[in-house]
Parts: sequence; C-alpha cells; structure tokens
Amino acid sequence: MKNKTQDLTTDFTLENFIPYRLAVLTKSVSTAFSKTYAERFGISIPQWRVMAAIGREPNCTASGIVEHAAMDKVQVSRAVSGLIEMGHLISKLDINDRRNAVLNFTVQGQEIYNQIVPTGREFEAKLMSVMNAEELESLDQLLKKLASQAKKL
Amino acid sequence: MKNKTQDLTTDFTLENFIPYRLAVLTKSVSTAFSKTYAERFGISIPQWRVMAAIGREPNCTASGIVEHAAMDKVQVSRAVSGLIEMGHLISKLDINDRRNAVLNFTVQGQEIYNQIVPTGREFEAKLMSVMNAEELESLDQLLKKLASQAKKL
DNA sequence: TGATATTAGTTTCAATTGTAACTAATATCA
DNA sequence: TGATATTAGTTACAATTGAAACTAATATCA
Repeated sequence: MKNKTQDLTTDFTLENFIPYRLAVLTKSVSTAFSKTYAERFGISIPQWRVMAAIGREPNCTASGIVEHAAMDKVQVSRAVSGLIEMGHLISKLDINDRRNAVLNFTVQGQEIYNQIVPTGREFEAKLMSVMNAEELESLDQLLKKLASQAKKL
Repeated sequence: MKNKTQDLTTDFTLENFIPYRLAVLTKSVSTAFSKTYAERFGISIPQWRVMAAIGREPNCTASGIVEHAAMDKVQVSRAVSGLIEMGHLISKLDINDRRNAVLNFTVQGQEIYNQIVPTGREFEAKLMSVMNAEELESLDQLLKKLASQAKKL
C-alpha cells in the first residue's frame, strides 16, 4: 500500500506542469521570432523591446521603457547603448532635468523599426493562425487572468 | 494623409503582442515558483527540472532528461553535476554501455523531491485558482495548439 | 541655505548561459 | 579486422545577465 508522500509525488509530470509548459512555449516562440530580425538587423531581443517602446512612444526616457517593456534599468541601459552605437537611436539630455535622457530613432533606426513591425505582425498572425476568433478572445482573457494572478504570487 | 508604412507601424503595441505577453508572464511565473524552493533547498531552475525528470523516471540517463525536460545536454550536464555535488543524486555507469550514466536520487535527494513536488502542486493550484474548470480545459487546449504551431515557425 | 534623500542612468564584477570543441565508448560496414 | 561515424557526456571560452555599488542631477525640508 502506497503511503501519502508516494501518492503526492509519483504522478507528477513535468510535461503537464503549467510553469514548465509556459517556459517551453515562450522559449520556442521568442527564439523563433528573434530569428526574423536578429541576423537581418543585428538586433537582440532586449534591443527589439526598446525599439518597440520607442516606436510606441517617441521622446521617452529609459525609465519610461522600464515601465512599458517589463525590463530592468540595467537591461534598458545596455540595450540603448548598443542601439546608439549601431546608429539606430539618438539620446538627448532633457534641458529641464538633466538626469533624463530623451530617446528617439535616427532615420536609420526608424527604417528598421518600420521593417520589424510588419514582420512581427506576420509572425504573430502565423502563430495565431491555428485559432479561430473565439479562441483568440479566450486566450487573451486567460493570459490576462494568469498574468494578474502570477504577479500576486 | 498617412502612408502605408505609418499605418502598419504606428498602432503597434508591445503590451498586446503575444510573444511579449508570454515572455512577461513566463518570467513572473517561473521566478515566483523558483522562490518556493531556491532558498530553501539551494536548487536552481534547471536543477529542479532535472529532479522532476528523475522523479518521473528513475534510472534515466542525461539524454533521457534532455528529451523530457526540454533542456540541452550542456544544461543537463551542469545541473546534474551540481546535484551530485550537493549529494542529491548518484550516477552509475551502465555496465552494458559505458557511455550511459544512470541517474537516481540519493535518500536525501528523494526527500527534497518529495517536498518540492507538493509545493509545486500548491503553487500551480494557486496560479490556476482564478479559473474555472472550463477555462482550465480551454487553456490546456490553447497552450497545446500554440506549442505545436510555435515549433513549426 | 545646506544637509539628506531621491531619481536617472551607468559601471563593475560575479554568476549563468550558449556554442563549439573535446574525450570516451560503441556502432557500422567495407 | 580496422577505418569511420555516431552517441553520451564534459570542458573551455565567449557572450549575456543580474546584483550591487556607483555618479550625477534634482528634490526635500529643517
């Protein structure tokens, strides 16, 4: 006869464990997506996120990106300086508060952004193409619920 | 009048982009879960995965873990050697094929596994507690679809 | 005012991770 | 048999990441 501990542990399967499933799915999604721009533009995932944040909100600061791209300030700082070196971004000190660096695309950076965004949409469309409208809506709701609950744990 | 490129890029929002949403969710889930065992047992996320794989299938090899825990062989090798150093695992050469190392828990390792698994179940239960049975089923289906589609891209 | 706290962002150093090259054992097949 | 290929796992080195300390600017408030 099995004891209690046995009952609680023997039937545990990593494959069915939600944190594991999310991790595996996310890794495959994000490496697949990053391949669509990594070699082509020499952009890393954090750099892409920074560009997306700036594309959404030009004249933003690094701290603004921290809030809108779920990155910490070290990540943002490094991604920004890489993008500046590549000539995709320009940083200007805010004259009213010289702690702030206001970020914007260069012409070149804007062009790259303009190319990556449609690629991203396409990628997302392909990924979601296996779902119907109802499923898409359902996924949206479920991810929202999970994200909100995860933050509480 | 906006041009076509503008139309395709201006309304892009990182917050709504599925790869981004998955990445943020996964990070918050997996760091929250790892906190339930990291300090307590000194186990890293890859080490936990290795233990989960061995718990599921004792006498497995590193390559078996590679297949069942979605890890590469370097990750497995490092996680295993850490667990051996800590005294949680023992590795025996397979006498019939001495390339294979058969892995098992020590008594101590088994005890830790027996403690982590219920903690993991509990964590998962809390995470999923915001969903009803129908939503759980739906999430399961959607994750399966996404995972299968992501592998194709 | 001026001492202290806060905010923005960077740098440093250690730990983790990824890629490729490596060793050792077994399998294949001319 | 023995030359070559394959498989299991490790090691070494470079790149990435994370935590903490740091610089510089502004804000607070006695």
